[in-house]
Amino acid sequence: MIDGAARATERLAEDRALLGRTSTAERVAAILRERITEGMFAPGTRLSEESIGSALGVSRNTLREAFRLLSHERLLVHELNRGVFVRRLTESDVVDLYRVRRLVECAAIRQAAKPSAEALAALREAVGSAELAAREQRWEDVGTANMRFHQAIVRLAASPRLDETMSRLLAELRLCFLEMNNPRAFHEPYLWRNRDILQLIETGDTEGAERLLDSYLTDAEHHLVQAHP
Amino acid sequence: MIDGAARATERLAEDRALLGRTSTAERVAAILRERITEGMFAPGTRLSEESIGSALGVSRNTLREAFRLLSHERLLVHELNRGVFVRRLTESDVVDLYRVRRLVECAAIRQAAKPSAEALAALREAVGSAELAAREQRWEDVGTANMRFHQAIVRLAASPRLDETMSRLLAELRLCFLEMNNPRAFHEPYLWRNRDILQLIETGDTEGAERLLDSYLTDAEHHLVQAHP
DNA sequence: GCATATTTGTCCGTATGTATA
DNA sequence: CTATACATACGGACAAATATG
Repeated sequence: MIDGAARATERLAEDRALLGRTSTAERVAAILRERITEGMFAPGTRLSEESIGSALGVSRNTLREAFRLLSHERLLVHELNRGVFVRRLTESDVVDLYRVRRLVECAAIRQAAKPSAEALAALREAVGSAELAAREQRWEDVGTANMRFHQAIVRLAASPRLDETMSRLLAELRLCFLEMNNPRAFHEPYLWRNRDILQLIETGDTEGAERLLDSYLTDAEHHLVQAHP
Repeated sequence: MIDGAARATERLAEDRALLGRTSTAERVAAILRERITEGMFAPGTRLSEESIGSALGVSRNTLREAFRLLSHERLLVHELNRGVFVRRLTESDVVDLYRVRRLVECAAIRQAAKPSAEALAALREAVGSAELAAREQRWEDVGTANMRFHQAIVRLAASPRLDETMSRLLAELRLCFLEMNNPRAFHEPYLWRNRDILQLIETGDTEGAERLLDSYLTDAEHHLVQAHP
């Protein structure tokens, strides 16, 4: 624990050099977001105002604004007079996240009878790079490409707000993936299903694609709930 | 404008007495949210840190935290080094909001083959109080009850995150309603449609309800876009 | 259960940078 | 171009709550 904290502080000190443009609070938030999603700050960790503020060389007030930003992205939770913590998802969180995914992703596919060329290209790219990463055994990258695929599915609905909703939702889910000890076992079985969904979309069989996606998400949810209590 | 600002400051001074519990920033945000949705701060208005801070008797740091909260609810927009403004919706915002509404609300109805008793009660309550408000010519209240009806539709999906998404979406739409000069003309024609949708849900005809809701939302969107450039 | 140390919540004053009249 | 007004960011202060021994 002490070792981890020391390395964390060291890494943050390097990040400090990158602080150059835009609003300080947002840049700080971007750095912390990166560190959280890559797993440097594990779920449940408390983020001290004092240590992180001095490590990044920003004042407490500025850091608190960054904390607010990330709290509203649900990556951090703020407990009054206790500080901020990296979010730890509960089982009901996972259930809810997949409920939203089923509803939104399936509806996005349903109403995409004639998907745009860019949307199709994004879907193909995501499937392709997921398969490439799998061949090279980069399982974290498989997970990332997988998320891009589902983000692209939502983009079929052509709604900026839905895109943002989906981004935030996937960022939350990533917190859960971080706590998985076997990324291969989780991501690999779903690879071929993405390919199948894409083919159904390309052939215009949106109903079939929706059915397949629905069962995909149901299975993934059970898989995740079971593996991670 | 000066008169309005003066009255606004006066009203905020009264609000100051209410500041007692929980987190100061959140209480300030709650007050401002109320004032915005009731129309005291019109869309486009700039909210000065100095004047509002002193009117409410809170420091600028605290006020800035409240501004962040409301910015992430999309009620305010933050422009770097220029301050925060009450959001003003563009036409493409309205189009996007209704796109999300169609997708989410219709999907929520679709998958609600057996709605819970509470959900049905919420739907009936909203329709009832909308009709009551209409009989008494309280058109703003009609609009509010209308929103409760559609919020209750989303609640059929039984997802906290979806509920929150819908709340934020409706709060945004309220900004648009505020700029309408004839609330009766906008809200009245949709009253009977809500009643019809409710009846179809009660009889288990989710497909019919979904179709009716879809056309409802499409019409409302055109109505709104046309009335408000 | 109590006393102490740590950390957060809130506010202030100020210096700097940015936009606008 | 200058002047003014304002936002940004910092550091310090004290109260209040929490954690620790």
